[in-house]
Amino acid sequence: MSKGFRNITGTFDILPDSQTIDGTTIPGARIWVDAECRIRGVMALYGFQEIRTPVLEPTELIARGVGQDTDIVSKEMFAFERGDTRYVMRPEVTAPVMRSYLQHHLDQKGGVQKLFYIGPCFRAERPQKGRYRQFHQFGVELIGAEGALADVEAISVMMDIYQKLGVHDTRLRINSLGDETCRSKYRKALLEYFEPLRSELSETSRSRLKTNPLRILDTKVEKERALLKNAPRLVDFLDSAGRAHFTLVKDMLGDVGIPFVEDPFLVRGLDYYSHTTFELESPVLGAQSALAGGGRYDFLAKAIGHRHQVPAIGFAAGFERLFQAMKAGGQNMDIPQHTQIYLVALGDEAQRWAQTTAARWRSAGHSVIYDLKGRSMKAQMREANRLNAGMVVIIGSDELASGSVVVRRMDSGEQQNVSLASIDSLVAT
RNA sequence: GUGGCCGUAGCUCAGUAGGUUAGAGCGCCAGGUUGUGGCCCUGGAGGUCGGGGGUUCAAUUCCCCUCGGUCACCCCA
Repeated sequence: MSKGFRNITGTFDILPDSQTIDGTTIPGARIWVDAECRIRGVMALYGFQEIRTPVLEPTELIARGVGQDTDIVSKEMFAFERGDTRYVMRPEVTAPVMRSYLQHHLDQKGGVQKLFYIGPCFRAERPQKGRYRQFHQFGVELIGAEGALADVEAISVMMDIYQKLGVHDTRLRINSLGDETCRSKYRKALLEYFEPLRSELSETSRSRLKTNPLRILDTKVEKERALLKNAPRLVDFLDSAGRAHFTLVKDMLGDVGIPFVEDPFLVRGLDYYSHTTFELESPVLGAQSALAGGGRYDFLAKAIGHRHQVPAIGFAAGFERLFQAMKAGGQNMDIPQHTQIYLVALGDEAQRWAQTTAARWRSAGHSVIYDLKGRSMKAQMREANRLNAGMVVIIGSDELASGSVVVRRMDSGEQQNVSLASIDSLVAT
């Protein structure tokens, strides 16, 4: 609009209060903090520990971890070079967390590592509803356990978090991609199936026959979806161990009361997934309906150069979509600012009194605010109201002379005179 | 990367079949209440009508370009 600087396309400022721009609500900082607190609370119930890794990572880590042929790596990375080092703004956090886990030998700490993260990610996509170039994720990486218990543990925290955040209208889809051997068998079968139908496929699907045939499964083209009905199913290619794992996961989800639908066409866009994959979607989100997605990634460690295979499962979830879902669910997206005490000071001497009194009360743990501009009483009262002050203490020349101040309760409007000598004890209660 | 839609006050939006001082609601500030908020009343500030070029006696309005926003495709959180 004006000629001044603006935030970069696809990014947004989080202001103290929520803002609505062209119908899109960007929650204020208080909302973000509140959501983060609740997420941390649920994580703690499960014993997940927070990990914070750098936003900048070696390009090679992401390229090898996420997969060279994925959209993320091939066209969506914010990457640059300095000297002979190549950097990326991380497009996701799973590979970085695995990197950190391996680098710091967290496997030597005994047991499994139950990690969670909260932070920004970057992808150079064209922004649209629910999609930004800098977006914010939270997620879980549960590393070191290969059994179905771990899968269900990861899915459970995820479901619990959405419950606690008041997002109830969701659908959990799950699938199993098996391991590399079943997948390559399946890939072959899929190729054989689609080869004769080549002419029916879209251009992108045809090129995927070469690069990544599995990705044809999540096509949105109607005609292709019809073709998929008779296509071979991945489940039929799982080996007995893979099948048993998947069955166990489904049984256990039933045991803990998490409803889900099995979706044989659920494949995820990142190379590192194997076996269990899942996605939580919300019908209120529009085109970008995925609230969270995840799966098992037992082969990631080797893909990024580790000697051994490291079993792991996790999910990543988007804050922006979470907030959209919360808002669509009728949740209040405004948490008002509030303060305990507002000092209305009139005149220089009263201001000095307010300053020293505020210092004393603040160190006692009360939130105390007073006017910094020497404004009129009316203006100060109005501000006290805006800040939802519980109590206002008024002091001017009269009060200084008489040695007592006026204390007003803002909710009831009750007022009383309190001597300067005893004012501290009143506040202490 | 491709396509549709949209740019008028801080926000949500009217408006002019091209015409002289561009409006409303909310918000903000002030007064009504010379020291008392939230409700009400009154007033005020705030706009190069996104930017540039063109057509015209005259452009916020019509045309072109550009920038920005938004939605969708691809894909993902």
